[in-house]
Amino acid sequence: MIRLGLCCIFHSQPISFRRATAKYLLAKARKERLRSLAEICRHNALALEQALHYCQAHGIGAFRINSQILPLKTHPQAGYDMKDLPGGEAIVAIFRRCGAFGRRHGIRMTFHPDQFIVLNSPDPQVVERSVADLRYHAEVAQWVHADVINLHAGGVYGDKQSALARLRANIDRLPASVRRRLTLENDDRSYTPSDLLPVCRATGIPLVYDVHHHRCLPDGLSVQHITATALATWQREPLFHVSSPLNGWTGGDCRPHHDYIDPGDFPREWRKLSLTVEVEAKAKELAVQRLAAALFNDR
DNA sequence: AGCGGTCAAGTTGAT
DNA sequence: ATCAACTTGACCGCT
Repeated sequence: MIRLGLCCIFHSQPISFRRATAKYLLAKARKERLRSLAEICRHNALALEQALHYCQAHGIGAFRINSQILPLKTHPQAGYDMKDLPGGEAIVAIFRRCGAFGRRHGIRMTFHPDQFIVLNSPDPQVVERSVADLRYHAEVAQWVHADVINLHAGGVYGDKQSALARLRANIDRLPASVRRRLTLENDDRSYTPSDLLPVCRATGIPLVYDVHHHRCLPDGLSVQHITATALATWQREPLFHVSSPLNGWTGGDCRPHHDYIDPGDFPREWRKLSLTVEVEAKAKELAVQRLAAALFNDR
């Protein structure tokens, strides 16, 4: 019933994704730069395939793909199209193979773009760059059949209602490839589930309910209530997040994530539901496996 | 081989 | 004013 998801990277398994910096790449001539990027992109496509095989073999039902899977894809100077990369078509073919594998084995794929992607910024250029990056996410999502591109609401800028209105307006302007995958997640600093649910209802965008963020930044409503309300925003299998606090719940900053999930932090209300829960824990695949054991074997 | 400095981007809040 | 934190270390270049 519950599908646990692994986020982006591995703790112990020797599967890793490569990255690149603009500074390093821009010191090279264009041809050499594209050759270098192609090598990294190809490596990452193959690493994704390995990751999916690992998930399939270990009963992990979802995998979050790092936004840097195609590094610097929309960078103003170093950005590129796949057709510019030597062997670009073959790289795309690997991603499509990942998509077929995920579909065949029921492994859900998601994205959670970086903090720089802000749809409600008062600066139109920030929004424009964000949309460009979301288009890139949607392009990869289409290859791999990822159905979620999950974002936080963004900044408050001193006026939450105006910020939410801008968010809503900009969601309405998104291209369909982004919009049909877009989800909103409550954060641990500014936007609670109660803040976001009206936007979700108005736009038809599902809410990714992060119960850890909700506990760090409460809105007076219960886990049970928000669970039910968030479920209603989904026309497909819902996606929620869970973590445990590194410093515990009493005293100190509750936001940093622990290596593992305390099974007591996993909401009782979720246990009988059909949903995906992404496990945000530093021990990565080890944390997913330990939580799975606690939830499914331990009775 | 190991380690230190650095890395595109936005926003917030602690210092 | 500066800076770490965020979903997350990985990379190059020096010794």
